[in-house]
Amino acid sequence: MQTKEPLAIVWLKRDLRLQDNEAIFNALNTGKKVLLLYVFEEFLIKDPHYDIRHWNFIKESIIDLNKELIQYNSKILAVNSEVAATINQLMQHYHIQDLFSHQETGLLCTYHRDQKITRYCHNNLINWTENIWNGVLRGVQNRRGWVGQWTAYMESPLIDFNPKNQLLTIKEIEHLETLFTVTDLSTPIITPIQKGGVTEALKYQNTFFKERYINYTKGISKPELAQESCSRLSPYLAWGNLSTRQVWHAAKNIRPLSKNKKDLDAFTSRLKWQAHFIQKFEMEHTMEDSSINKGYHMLKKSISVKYQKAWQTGQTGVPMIDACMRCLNETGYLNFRMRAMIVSFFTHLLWQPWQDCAVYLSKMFIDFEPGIHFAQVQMQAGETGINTLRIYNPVKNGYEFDTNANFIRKWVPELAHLQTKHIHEPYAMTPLEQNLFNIKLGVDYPEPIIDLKENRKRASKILWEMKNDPLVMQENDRILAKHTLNKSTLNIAG
DNA sequence: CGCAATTTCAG
DNA sequence: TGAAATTGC
Repeated sequence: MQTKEPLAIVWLKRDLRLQDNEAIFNALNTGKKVLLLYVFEEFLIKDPHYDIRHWNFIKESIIDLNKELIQYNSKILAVNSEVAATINQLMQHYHIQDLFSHQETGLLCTYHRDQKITRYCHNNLINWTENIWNGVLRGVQNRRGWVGQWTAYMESPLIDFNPKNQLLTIKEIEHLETLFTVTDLSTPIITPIQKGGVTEALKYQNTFFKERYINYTKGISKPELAQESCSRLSPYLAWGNLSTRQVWHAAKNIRPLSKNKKDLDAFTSRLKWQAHFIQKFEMEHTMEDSSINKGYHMLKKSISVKYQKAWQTGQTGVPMIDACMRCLNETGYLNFRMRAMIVSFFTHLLWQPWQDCAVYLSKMFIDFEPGIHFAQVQMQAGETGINTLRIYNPVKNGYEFDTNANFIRKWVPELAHLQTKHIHEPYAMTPLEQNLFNIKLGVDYPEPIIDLKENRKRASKILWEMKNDPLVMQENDRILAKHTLNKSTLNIAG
């Protein structure tokens, strides 16, 4: 019987790139043949946090990687299966002792999956090496020295992709494909959602650092301008088409000659905040479905299917909210401030549990990043205890950040023909004005489903009172001790 | 990266 | 008197 050839497997999860990929680097370092593997896992595809838009993004990323891999006569093995079963199949043809992937700070379901893989690897004498993901540290108890370590990681050199002749050839992989249900990688050609893939990611990165970043701080809060002046790199960072380190280096490289250092620094400071939040999630994974501050577990809100549906579909009768929701549903993107506003509307003004909006938004955000998502939703919901309560006024935000109502005009076309002030507050129109301007509220566009003023008062009263609750206050101390960055190292603008 | 009511202050 | 700063929710 002939001996099987050794094979090192790179399990690509949310690190869908070849450059600066430590897992690939480590696999190549074994000197063995290397297989790049992506497993479309049924449990994850069915998970309520994910949407077809995410799976399309991943497929686009893989197709793009395959184009890059042609020059090495290789491709990615992409299968519909589960990880242990896949490795079992591969062991029929290869001697497998090495598995490489990044350390995933993910959902509870992927955490449990990884625990199973740990046992599987142990039982099958496989070494599973997980590399650090974008500077997020596993197993730390507090944040002493964290910023320094993170910065050092970002400033360390990028890892080159240099596979020589180690990657399995296309022919070898096509042979393996007969063992599996190979994933159909075809995706819709035209969608308003950002396309996945390193090639796309680099286009966004290049245009951002070439000129778009100049308006970064000016546009960041405005829903229309932000689409252009923000980097739009978030989906590529979330799915690992780019590493944070690559983006950090790109920013650093243009900084000396940049005339807009403030805008550039505002951007890189957000790269740091991104890591900060993911680190928090890594250290407090129960945040996915319960408030980090246990004092808020007693807060019970009654669920209104009607309110939630209206919010999801952009039919609340509050134009700025409806514009945001419809834009998000269609494009998968919304700027940060508007995300905060729709969460505040859902949790404060509709008085619905943050968990419900977290699930819906994770599906809609093409850049859904578990580590950021749950902490942000909880913070905006005002259930951390340590942050000031921020209840957004969607009308005020409309006047302030969509002054000419062009964003609303685009996404709520039934209002587009009205004067700007009527677009912001259609419910303030008299019956006479409605007649005159040819619109009937409740027919052409809904009346507001809630009383903005009254509901704001209710949320404010209850949540401010809860800040004095002994358990909330006790939890504040615990959270601050565990998650706050050391003051001397907080200079995040750096 | 809140909001709105209240107080202060310049002219 | 209205803008700017302060404060309490």
